[in-house]
Amino acid sequence: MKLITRDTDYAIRALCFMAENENGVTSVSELVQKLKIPGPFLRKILQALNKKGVLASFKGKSGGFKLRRKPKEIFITDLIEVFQGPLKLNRCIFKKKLCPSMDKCILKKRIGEIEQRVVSELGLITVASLLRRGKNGEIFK
Amino acid sequence: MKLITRDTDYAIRALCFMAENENGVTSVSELVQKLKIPGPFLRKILQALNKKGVLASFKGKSGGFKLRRKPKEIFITDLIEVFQGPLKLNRCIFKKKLCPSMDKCILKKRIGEIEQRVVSELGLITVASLLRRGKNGEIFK
DNA sequence: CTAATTGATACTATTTTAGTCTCATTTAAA
DNA sequence: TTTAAATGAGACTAAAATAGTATCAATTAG
Ligand code: FES
Ligand code: FES
Repeated sequence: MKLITRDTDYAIRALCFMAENENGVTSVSELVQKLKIPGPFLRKILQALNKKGVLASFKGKSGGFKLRRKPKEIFITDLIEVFQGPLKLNRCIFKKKLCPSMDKCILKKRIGEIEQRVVSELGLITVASLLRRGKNGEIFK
Repeated sequence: MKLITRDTDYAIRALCFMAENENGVTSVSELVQKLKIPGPFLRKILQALNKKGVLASFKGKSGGFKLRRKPKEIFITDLIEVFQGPLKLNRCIFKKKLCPSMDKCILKKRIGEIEQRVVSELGLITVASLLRRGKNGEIFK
């Protein structure tokens, strides 16, 4: 049961790095050096984030990517949705047979509730909240 | 993000059926007819449940399987564990780099908390709780 | 005896995840 | 103005997880 797949994982790492690299443009090759993530794969990931409006891209020599929003406005649920589709744990177990009826199904209801909790908990986590903190606990950037 | 894979799903259906078929032994071929699940696959699933002590098996003509415990003592978390391994959403995102330290990591801590909730919510669901209920809401069997 | 059953286990197919490769386009800087 | 370092786009491949099949042996009711 994976809550976070590898592409989401790499995206989080890259975004955290870029968040600390404020206002600078970061190239894939720099990220590859620092984070040791396979280059072509990371590139594909950043391109996807660009398309989805999380990153801005700059072509040509000394180009790269930078955050388009503030770290505290980038939620990891956004990233999960980009790479893993809509945040759903839910799905119908019994097709027709056995299950009394869609809206009465206890299992479906319970899994729906669990899903709601997971989503709302995850919804609190931003890139900013994953950065290093000061000694008084304040979040940088 | 699948909380329940197909084998767990089929196991739940089969166990619900068998729970209603109380004290009788149910063969794979009967289940296949009623539930329209691929036979060999279902057989493999029931054999696994037998090994794990959820079902008892009876060989030979008119053999089959029956529940070894009461429906209200069979938790769907048990089934998830049989087919999908230990109930863990958690996993380390940052290896060495970036993440301040194992025990301080906010992401890891939060995902751990979410996991705990999921597990405890799921832990309330039993086979009995998925069966049809009487008009006063009492759980049969 | 024999047909219907499970036990054990190897095998295959499909889908999802994780990646690579290549060619075109852009652009800063020598 | 040439060139090297970037991204854009998309096809391609590899590996792992999921979903199943197939086969042969052992058991047992009738
Ligand atoms: S499991 Fe799908 S409606 Fe109950
Ligand atoms: S992500 Fe693994 S310890 Fe922080």
